[in-house]
Amino acid sequence: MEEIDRRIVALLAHDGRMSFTDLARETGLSVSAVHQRVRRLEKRGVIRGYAAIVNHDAIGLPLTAFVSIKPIDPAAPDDAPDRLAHLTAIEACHSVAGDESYILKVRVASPVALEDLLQQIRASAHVSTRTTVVLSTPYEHRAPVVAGEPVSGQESHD
Amino acid sequence: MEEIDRRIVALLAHDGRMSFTDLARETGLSVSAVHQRVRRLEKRGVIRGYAAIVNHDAIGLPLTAFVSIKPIDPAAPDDAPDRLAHLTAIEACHSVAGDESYILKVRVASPVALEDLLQQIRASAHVSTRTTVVLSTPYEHRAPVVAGEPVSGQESHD
DNA sequence: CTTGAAAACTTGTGTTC
DNA sequence: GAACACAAGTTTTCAAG
Repeated sequence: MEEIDRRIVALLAHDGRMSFTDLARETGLSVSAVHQRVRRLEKRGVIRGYAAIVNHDAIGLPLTAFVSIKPIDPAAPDDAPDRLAHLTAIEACHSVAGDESYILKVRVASPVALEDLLQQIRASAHVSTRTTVVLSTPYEHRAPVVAGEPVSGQESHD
Repeated sequence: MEEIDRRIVALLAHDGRMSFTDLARETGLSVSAVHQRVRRLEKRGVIRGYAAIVNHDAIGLPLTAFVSIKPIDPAAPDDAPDRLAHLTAIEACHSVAGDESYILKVRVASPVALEDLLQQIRASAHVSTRTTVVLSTPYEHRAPVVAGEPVSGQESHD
């Protein structure tokens, strides 16, 4: 992927509704050229989609938590992600290295709803859980630096 | 916030570039009415913004990790989020309950870049770190259920 | 990648309930 | 106060060079 594509991705990561006209101005390309590139980035899966960034407090899901899970029976086939997919309170599921096997990010309405969710997780995936409650979120959803922008903390020093 | 607003938020969380025309069709309102509602949701901060969902493998940041941090000196003033904000590899920073004080989500290019980032985190915020590397991500960025849609795992059973 | 033109979308105004 | 209809100005989209 080259410079202009990276620029386009960076711009859309920052403002997912930016118009092709503005993208064209920012990149110095014609509108049609940007349009073509964006469609190609979408088709190649570099851009997976677009989403509104929602204030969870405002939509009745003010409680966020990270739930680490570990299989009760380590010998059983591990299909936890599939077994948990129907629980819409789970925003993300990451397979991780370390003591536990997955980290889930969940959003719920209240402590009671969290308790309820944890029971459903344990029952659905036959796992034990360890929960870390989020108290506040200083920042989140920061757009990635796609190289070409000023970089911090990830240069290689060959 | 009432039914139609919740519907609009859910639709935009699922497809952040959906047109007002389509939102109007989905909600049964006129185009102008939806337009007005979306602008109000943005102004009230219910919708914080819009972002492209990016494939991090494709943009040269294939390594994701969760970094839990703990102050070296628990008595010192806690301004870790501010001190870390310049590190663009940090996508999110959550203050959490538990043994550690923050959980960071980071995206880097390689194990070496992660090592480098961890040193910068420790130096910038005067903290110790505990890192959990993400091996794979079965799902992420799932849109929230804004109530009114079929719900799973977060009902209240009064 | 560019031009160019048709179709669709955004966004304001004025009106109605 | 909220929704609708209409219309001007933009933007999206696609074909052809």
